[in-house]
Amino acid sequence: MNYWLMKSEPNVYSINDLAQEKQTIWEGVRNYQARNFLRQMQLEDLAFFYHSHTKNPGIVGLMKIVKNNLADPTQFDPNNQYYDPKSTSESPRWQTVLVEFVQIFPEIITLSKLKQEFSEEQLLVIKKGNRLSVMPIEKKIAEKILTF
DNA sequence: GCCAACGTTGGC
DNA sequence: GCCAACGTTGGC
Repeated sequence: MNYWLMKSEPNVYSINDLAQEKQTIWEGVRNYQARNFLRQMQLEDLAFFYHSHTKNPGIVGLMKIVKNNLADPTQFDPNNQYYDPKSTSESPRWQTVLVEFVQIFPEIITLSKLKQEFSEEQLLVIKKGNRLSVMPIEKKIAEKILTF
């Protein structure tokens, strides 16, 4: 079982939206490094939900991968902002996962708290200038975060 | 809202 | 293949 961190801007899609919907397809990732991580995700993997580009960024909850290796449907929709005319249904360029809500943490684990607890090598998300929206988290680090 | 940092694009 | 120009991300 692997652990991941996935970013979303809460004014676009927040942990509360996921708590209501219960499941969502993680659409719109158009960065190859992030996509490669999405491709590696396995059923039952856990992912931390991170709120970015907001007043109080940090980890706000937990979700579970319930379907992996899905073609991102938005790549085929010409009216969608994530439409990719170079992608075909025979060989989709962008894969993603279906995630399921697990929990909202009682308190946000803020970026500044994460910076206090971990080094940049231990936790990529705290590295300045990091723009990756999907990244792996080492098991030991993830288990420590779960105790906060 | 600002702007540093980064990824992508495209001319050469 | 290099790299300047550009667009986007995301902390502050």
